Amino acid sequence: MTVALVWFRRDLRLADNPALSAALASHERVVPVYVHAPREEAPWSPGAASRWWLHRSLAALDRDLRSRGSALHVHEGDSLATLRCLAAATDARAVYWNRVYEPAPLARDLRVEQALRAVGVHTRSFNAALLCEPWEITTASNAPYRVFTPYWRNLRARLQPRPPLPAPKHLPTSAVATSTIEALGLLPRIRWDAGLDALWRPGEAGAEAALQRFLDEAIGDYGAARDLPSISGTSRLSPHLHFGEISPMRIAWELERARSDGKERFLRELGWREFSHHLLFHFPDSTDHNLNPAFDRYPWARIAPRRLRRWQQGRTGIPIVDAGMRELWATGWMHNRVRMLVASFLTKNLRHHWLHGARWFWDTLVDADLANNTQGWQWTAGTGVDAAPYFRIFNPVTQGERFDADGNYVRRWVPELAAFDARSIHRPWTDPAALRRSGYPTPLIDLAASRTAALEGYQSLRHANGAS
DNA sequence: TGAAATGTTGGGGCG
DNA sequence: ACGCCCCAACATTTC
Repeated sequence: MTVALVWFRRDLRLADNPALSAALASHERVVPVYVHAPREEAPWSPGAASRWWLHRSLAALDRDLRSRGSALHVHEGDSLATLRCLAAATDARAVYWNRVYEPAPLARDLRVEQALRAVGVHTRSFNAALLCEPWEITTASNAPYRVFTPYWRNLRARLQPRPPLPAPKHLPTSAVATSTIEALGLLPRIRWDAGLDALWRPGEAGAEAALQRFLDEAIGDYGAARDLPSISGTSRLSPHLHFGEISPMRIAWELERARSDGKERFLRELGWREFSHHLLFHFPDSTDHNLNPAFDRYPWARIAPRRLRRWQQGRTGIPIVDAGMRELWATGWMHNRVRMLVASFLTKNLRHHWLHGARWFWDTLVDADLANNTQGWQWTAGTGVDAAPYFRIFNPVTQGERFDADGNYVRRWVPELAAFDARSIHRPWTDPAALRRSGYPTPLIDLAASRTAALEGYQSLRHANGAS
């Protein structure tokens, strides 16, 4: 009787799971395993919001496995040692997993693979997270892409959505000792997660429900509605995608079947996700270093802890920035347009290095994803490849008036400003008496002056040796 | 997936 | 009717 371990990581689903399907196809019994080893992802070990999601998602996976006669075997500690130990205990001859395309896990998996093979345990890994392997798409000169549009043209042309693999109906397993999900200590000790509980449903079933809601209700008007933070015009699939509760191929497959104006636009957003992974794979240092080295000499402002704190807490005095930061704190998520605004404000108006923002997002986002987070911050800061030019500085007042015209988004997350009308809610300081009554702070910084200062910093780079 | 400064145009009020 | 000016609307340039 042959046994295989299926090592779950960022693929917490049963449907369209190639490692699981392959293991079942070749072995009589499979042992589903999750090893909690946050240090192996350092310095980008999962943040607090991610850990909350992970806890719930593991619990959901365990339930789904139990309903099929199996269970998730949960362990904490060194991945290799745990797998080797489990393989010996279950007499498993093979370990199957789906790849994680981040620098630390990639290196770790290579070590695990070599060590397991050295003791006679077969290993096989699969792509379950991306539409295309990060190394598969290259420019004509065989180099990685640095510009999104040609990358996307290439990927879009070769993309052939395929039907998802079915979830196994029954999972013959071998029972071995296991820890509990609770023992991993993923939930916060201070229970700040009530708002997350109310909004999210981690796990494969929750991902399925989110996809169906999006296809039924939102995708038709996606092109325009995706920019309006006060409505549910986006898919909110990002955390489900990050933890692999649903595969991008499954989404592409459904989109191909949908008859809708918004589907190509949404597919393009999946393309940005792919591009982020492509960049992270080819530029693994980009998690901590500017992709454009010219910005290594940018005159960032001296770190101002109190200003950073006010940005984090949503007390900058700029309504749409604060609304976004409070939405993040309360829900573990922020609307994409608002992410760009708060990032522009931090890196350009406050002139703080994008890493300060990336680290805060890393800790507070339930969809914190190393590839997307890195690319998103470098894009907004202007330090990336194919990034927003540094001089493209958002004016949060103009942006608020354009994309939150009625002010409902601000009213929802900054209730102090609820009494302001649509004409002034994005610039409450123009009515000093009402502002004082509201208790809302005056702006942390002058938008026009700080914009000018940021541009002057940029000028100093250009004169030195041309950042473009 | 900008914003602000500057330039251009054309309608309309007015002497 | 005409020239002049104002200014909104739009276009271009610059960062």
